[in-house]
Amino acid sequence: MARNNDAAGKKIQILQALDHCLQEKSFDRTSIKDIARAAGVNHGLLHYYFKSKEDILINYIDYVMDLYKSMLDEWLKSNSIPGMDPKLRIEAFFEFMSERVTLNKTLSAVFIEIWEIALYNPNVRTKLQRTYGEWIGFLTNMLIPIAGDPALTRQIATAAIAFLEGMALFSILLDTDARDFHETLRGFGKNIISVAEKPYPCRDAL
Amino acid sequence: MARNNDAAGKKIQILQALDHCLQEKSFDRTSIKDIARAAGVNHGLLHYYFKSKEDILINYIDYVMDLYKSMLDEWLKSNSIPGMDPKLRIEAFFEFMSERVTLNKTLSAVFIEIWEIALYNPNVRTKLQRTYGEWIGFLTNMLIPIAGDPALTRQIATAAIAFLEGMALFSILLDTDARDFHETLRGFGKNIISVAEKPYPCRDAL
Amino acid sequence: MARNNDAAGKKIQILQALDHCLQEKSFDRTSIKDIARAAGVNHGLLHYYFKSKEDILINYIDYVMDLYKSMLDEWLKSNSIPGMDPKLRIEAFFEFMSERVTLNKTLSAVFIEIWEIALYNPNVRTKLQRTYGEWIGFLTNMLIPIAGDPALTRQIATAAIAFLEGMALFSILLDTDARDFHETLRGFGKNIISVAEKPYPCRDAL
Amino acid sequence: MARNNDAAGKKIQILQALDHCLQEKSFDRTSIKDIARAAGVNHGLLHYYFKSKEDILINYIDYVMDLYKSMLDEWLKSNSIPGMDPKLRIEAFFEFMSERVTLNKTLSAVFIEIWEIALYNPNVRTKLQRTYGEWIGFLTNMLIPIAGDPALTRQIATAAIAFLEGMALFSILLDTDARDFHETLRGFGKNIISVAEKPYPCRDAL
DNA sequence: CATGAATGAGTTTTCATTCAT
DNA sequence: GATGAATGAAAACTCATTCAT
Repeated sequence: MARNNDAAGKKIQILQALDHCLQEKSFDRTSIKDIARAAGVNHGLLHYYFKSKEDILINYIDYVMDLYKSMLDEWLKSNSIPGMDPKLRIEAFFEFMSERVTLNKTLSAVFIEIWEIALYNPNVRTKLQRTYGEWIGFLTNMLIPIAGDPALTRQIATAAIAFLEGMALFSILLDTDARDFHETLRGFGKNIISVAEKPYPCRDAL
Repeated sequence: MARNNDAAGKKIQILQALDHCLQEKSFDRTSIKDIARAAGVNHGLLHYYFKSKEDILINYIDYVMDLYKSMLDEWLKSNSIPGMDPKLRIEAFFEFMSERVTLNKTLSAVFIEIWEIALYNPNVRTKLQRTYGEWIGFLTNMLIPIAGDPALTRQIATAAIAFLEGMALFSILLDTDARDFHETLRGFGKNIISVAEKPYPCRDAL
Repeated sequence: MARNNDAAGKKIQILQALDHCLQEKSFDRTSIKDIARAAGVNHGLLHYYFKSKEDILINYIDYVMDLYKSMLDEWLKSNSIPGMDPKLRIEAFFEFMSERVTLNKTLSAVFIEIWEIALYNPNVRTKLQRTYGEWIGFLTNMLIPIAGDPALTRQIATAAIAFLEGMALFSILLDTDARDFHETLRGFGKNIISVAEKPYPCRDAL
Repeated sequence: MARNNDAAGKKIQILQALDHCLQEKSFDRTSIKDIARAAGVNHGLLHYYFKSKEDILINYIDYVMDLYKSMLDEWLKSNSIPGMDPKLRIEAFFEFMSERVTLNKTLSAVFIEIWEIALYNPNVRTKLQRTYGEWIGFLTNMLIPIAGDPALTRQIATAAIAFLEGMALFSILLDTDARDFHETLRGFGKNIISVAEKPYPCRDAL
């Protein structure tokens, strides 16, 4: 039998196996043997590569967060045209978010699972905080030239990401037509700019 | 503590015990004995009142959904003044939502747990769909006089509830100052009206 | 099926099952299921009565130590004739020790096992220290009227108990004729008195 | 550290590694990987040099017994002065035993472990019997010129070695001052001679 | 109704052993 | 001779569920 000498590759193979399992069962209801079966390896091997089931989870979450993060990087690379209109850039960002992240059902399902885990696991919660912090920070930076006030802009950015996560949730749990979600999200991309541009009347209203 | 002699009372006592347990551990990691201990009853009794642990969960989710629903009813009762300005009414509604629902941490934590369960349990998902459907429908009805187009209005209402759920999630998972969330949500209540009022330019933009 | 409502009795039943198992295998090689089988109960039940395998061991060792201790008490009861010649009393004590303790093969085998456990388990070591302390103290008290010096007497008593334990060990491990051990031990009982009586020449010799 | 290229050297390296491990954990709780780590070799290699974990144990016990035996030889070499007073020679022997064997804590701990293993493993028991037989035989031979009766002398020698093993046990398990053990053992060396010299009154007493 | 003893399936984890490289 | 990936048996432990009392 062929022996593996690519430890990193095997680890990813196992993490992807967990990813597949999570499409069917929660992490708690997924057994080590389930993951091993999905990975096509012996269950004892999982304890060779990872020190516990919890350790697999932690590595998996890092793996997913890195994926999530690399999506941001990917978008950044393809949108670093200098001198681009900030508004168009923000619009493009939301377009990307909708298509690749929020409405990515596989990813969204995994995130719902991770939210629940984070509820009771402080380490996981910290990981989520860092990830969301990056997205919020990134969006804040894009909005500041338009909006002005940094604190308020950060609030708007937080609200925008919260909205996207809420939409991700609903796109999984509700059986609304997927096109409706697309449409809503596209409309939202335009709107967020006008909200950011003239927050003053709103602000007066507060 | 007063002991309930009636079965219904005892059942609720058990469901509330689960509610307490869920503030500490996930449902899967909460054992029948944990729930029994929290309820102050013998664990064997849980199988007298419920046919399985799963059955307790289902009843619990109904209990929480009813609670959620009764919040809507409660608000309706205290806001059914005829001839009230629809805009003020909507604003009042969001005020209520923010304070009593979205930023109710205990409730929000439970909802995150339920979302995760719904991910893998169709029955629970159906329950969630019904509940969210009610909220969306209710908000849609309030917005229609202002917005006009029913389909678009429903989209806006869906987005609004999604946003609230996203904020509930963030209020639990992020360690942002709670006042920021309050402020954001208050600002949002004003904003949603203006969004609904002139959706046409947005629509044109789409 | 008859349900048990004598928890203490059931616990002892399990501890005795372990005792039987230890005649065949070491504690580490005795599984929870082995003990359960020997006790004629379901293996899950062992975790109902004891919180872990370690906990069974600790309770077992207490059980054995109590047994060992009750042997001392038993002898005390039948030998508390007032005004008895101290020398005869000491002789009688060693007679009892030889017959009932040192040459009790079942008990000695268990003690060898406990010695080994104590090697790596501080709790168990403390238990052994207490038990041996009692025997040494008891013997010291009997010897003091004869020997005089308390510190030296305690040394003699310690040496005497050490010797008995060494003999217990050899009676298990060597295949010497059992009668030889009896004879040696009987001779020893006489001798210890003369050793204690005139320790002074010995002492001078040191 | 110098690497041995010869198989015999490597084997000893592994056996010594086990020796180190046994200062911390019992044999059963010491894993092949623990031993390999302590030996600084790959765990797979242990199965090249030994056919099983059990085989390592057997070889280890031989190794320890040889060590124990070589102590006797070492003493013999340095005490084979012809015409030496037998009594002084016996005294010297006990002095050696106390210092190098009985109160050698590392060795004693290993012996307690081996006793326990011998309890359930006939092969190991046989090895112990041979080793103790040698010591008893050796001491018997030294005592015969003084004591006379061979059978009785062997009993005395057996008792003396049993006592030393009991003291070894107590020096490990009890927390008595080490100096007390030294003193007791030194006193014992003198005493054994007088016991052997005039066993007749004792004998009469039997 | 209430209790808690009893059951047995299922889970994570450890580990000696094998063997391709 | 080494290495370390891979295997599979066996272990301790958990727990929902049942049921005699």
